[in-house]
Amino acid sequence: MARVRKTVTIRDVAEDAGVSLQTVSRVVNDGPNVREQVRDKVRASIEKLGYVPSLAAQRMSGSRSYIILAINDRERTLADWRERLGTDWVDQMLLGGILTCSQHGYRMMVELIDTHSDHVERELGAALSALQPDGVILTPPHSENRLITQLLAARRIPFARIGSNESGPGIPLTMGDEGAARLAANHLIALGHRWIGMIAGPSQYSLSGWRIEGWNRALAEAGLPAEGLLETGDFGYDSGLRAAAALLDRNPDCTAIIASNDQMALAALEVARERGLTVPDDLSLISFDNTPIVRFSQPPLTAIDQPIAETVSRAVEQLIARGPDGDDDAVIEVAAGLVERASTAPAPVSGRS
Amino acid sequence: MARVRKTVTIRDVAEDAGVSLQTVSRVVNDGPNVREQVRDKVRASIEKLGYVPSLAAQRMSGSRSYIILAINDRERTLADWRERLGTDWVDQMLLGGILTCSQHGYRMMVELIDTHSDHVERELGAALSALQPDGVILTPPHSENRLITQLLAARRIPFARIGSNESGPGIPLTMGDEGAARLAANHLIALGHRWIGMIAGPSQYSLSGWRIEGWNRALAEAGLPAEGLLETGDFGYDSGLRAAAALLDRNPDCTAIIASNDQMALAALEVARERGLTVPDDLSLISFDNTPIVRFSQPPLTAIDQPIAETVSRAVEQLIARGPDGDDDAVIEVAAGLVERASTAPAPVSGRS
DNA sequence: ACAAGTCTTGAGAACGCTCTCAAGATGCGC
DNA sequence: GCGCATCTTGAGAGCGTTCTCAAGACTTGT
Repeated sequence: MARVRKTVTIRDVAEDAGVSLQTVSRVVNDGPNVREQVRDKVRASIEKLGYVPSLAAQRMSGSRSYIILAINDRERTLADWRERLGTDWVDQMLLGGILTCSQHGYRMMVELIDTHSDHVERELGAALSALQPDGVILTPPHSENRLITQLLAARRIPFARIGSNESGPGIPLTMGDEGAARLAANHLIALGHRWIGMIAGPSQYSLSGWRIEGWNRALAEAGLPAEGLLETGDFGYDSGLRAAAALLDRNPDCTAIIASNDQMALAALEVARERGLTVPDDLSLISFDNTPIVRFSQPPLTAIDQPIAETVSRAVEQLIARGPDGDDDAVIEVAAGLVERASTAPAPVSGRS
Repeated sequence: MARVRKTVTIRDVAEDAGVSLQTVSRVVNDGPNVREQVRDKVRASIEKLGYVPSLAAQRMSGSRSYIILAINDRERTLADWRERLGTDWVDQMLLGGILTCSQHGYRMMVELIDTHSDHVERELGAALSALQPDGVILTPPHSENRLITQLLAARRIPFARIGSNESGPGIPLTMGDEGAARLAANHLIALGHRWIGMIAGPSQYSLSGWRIEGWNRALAEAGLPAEGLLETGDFGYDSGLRAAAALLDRNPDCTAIIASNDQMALAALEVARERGLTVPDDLSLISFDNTPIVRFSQPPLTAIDQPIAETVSRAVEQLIARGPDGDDDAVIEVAAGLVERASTAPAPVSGRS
């Protein structure tokens, strides 16, 4: 285990292997036109000296930075964090991203940007200038922020828009929100429910619309009513309390609720508890996201599982593969699934009212 | 809104402001010896052109990289992730870190390293060579891994060891685990409990030992027995099930349990449920970590709140402030608190057995 | 007013790598 | 065997910064 004092550079390797600096660079980057014999010799020196190229230097000279930048909403993230509600989104993004990046020799960095601020452009611009990432991953609600997408397009930085299916610049990736909502609704319909409520997310997130759409269509196909069964929250717990209460007040017959995220679902669970309704006997509940918290509630919630990590992973792969060019044609869709737990049951035989 | 095609470099600013490149550099880095008038002129140009220095170039020439590297255990992280149990640790680290870093013009990167692998040195070495971070933050169980601390010390990279109070190279930061465990135990003692069990974490984590210590001392001071009331888990849910079952089997009189993390506490809750014990009437429960999941269990768990984000934030500040030198003398201690919820209650009047 | 500082500014090298381009080695067809 | 294309290798410039060091402008003390 040699004492590594000074940084090992490509020059050291070149010297050790008795080749030029350029040849080492070729070997490192799996470039063509290097004799197998030379390649092996260089590889041996690299191994021996423990050489690893400096990211900074690679960025300086080459055209790539080997950095993928993931952008999250600072406001939501912080709010969740302060409430200690779990910013599981970030977690999963990060893990899916980090792992996939490192498989391809890339690194992932996370940037928190506040959509509501008028500094968006400045903040994002600064991050882009400082980091010069090879690709950017946008998460809701940034995914469809014109200021952001235009800035990225103008700078010709490839980017993926998670939770968006609009065409336009950037690769759109959706997690099949409409289909997922449909899945949830159909599950409840199959259990015999006839009044199925929906607590939607804020309209600012276009996935909110898709989820409403899926729910709506499933009901329509089954010939069930949807009127008065829709409430909107802001993804926060308190808004879930209000929405669930309003929903149940207006529709005493409602025996099932789909909530557009876990926190609002937990709020609905609490409202049910307060009103003496047993979940799932009196009220069935399905949530979106399937973050860890819903596994340990009482009862554990049936949930739509959004493969966030996988989606981010796909996004990273697309960004790396495409490079600066590449038309952003196809929408990439990752399928969500339903995880059945104890919060859903057949509709009660008689109405409660 | 000027069309930014080409990257704005320090040279452009220098030209625009009519000064030398070096002067701009001084202004950017708040260096001394620049006339106020010149400084303002340069600042104006920077603003006008939207100049932001390139991290890579700064790293190349300067002595700093403006990068803090946070190292987490890949195995645990992945395992948690696959089980979707929440890797809240990562979340909080990241947020605490990112925010504090950006306040000081730094960036945080996350690296996942597998302690158990014999590639630790290689993996970490590669990350260090590629990134050349100005500081490293080690989280358990890496914090006291000799291979790692020695590697960092040899490379003269300042680092913080979170969850460690050993002296030696690197800044140790503890979250007062012993005191926290004491706090938990005393809370239960005050409620009249006399048989207080402990489900400890694996001995590989030295914080496990401190927590046992705190629990043990609190009991001793109160003249309560500790024998047979200690079980060890591995921080996983299943191990919690086993430990709780063993504890209750061996001590039918046990009316309170402290679990060394949230997952094991939730497991204990489940065991209680299976055995028909009501929490908190028959059994009180306190968990460590206070991740979001314990807020939504039934009943919500009283928990020790470890200020992870704050700790990481402190670590970042220390690392940035100290620079490459600086003796790692003082142990930094961040205090934990007890969040009281519904899983603790006065001890039942009569023994259950 | 003059020497001896202190402040301010700039020139040029250096960081570690990849790019471009040119030179030598090797292979092929006839 | 000769000319031409192809494969392999290397030399040198350049990326955007900060570092070192030296030169000029201003102070200050006497």
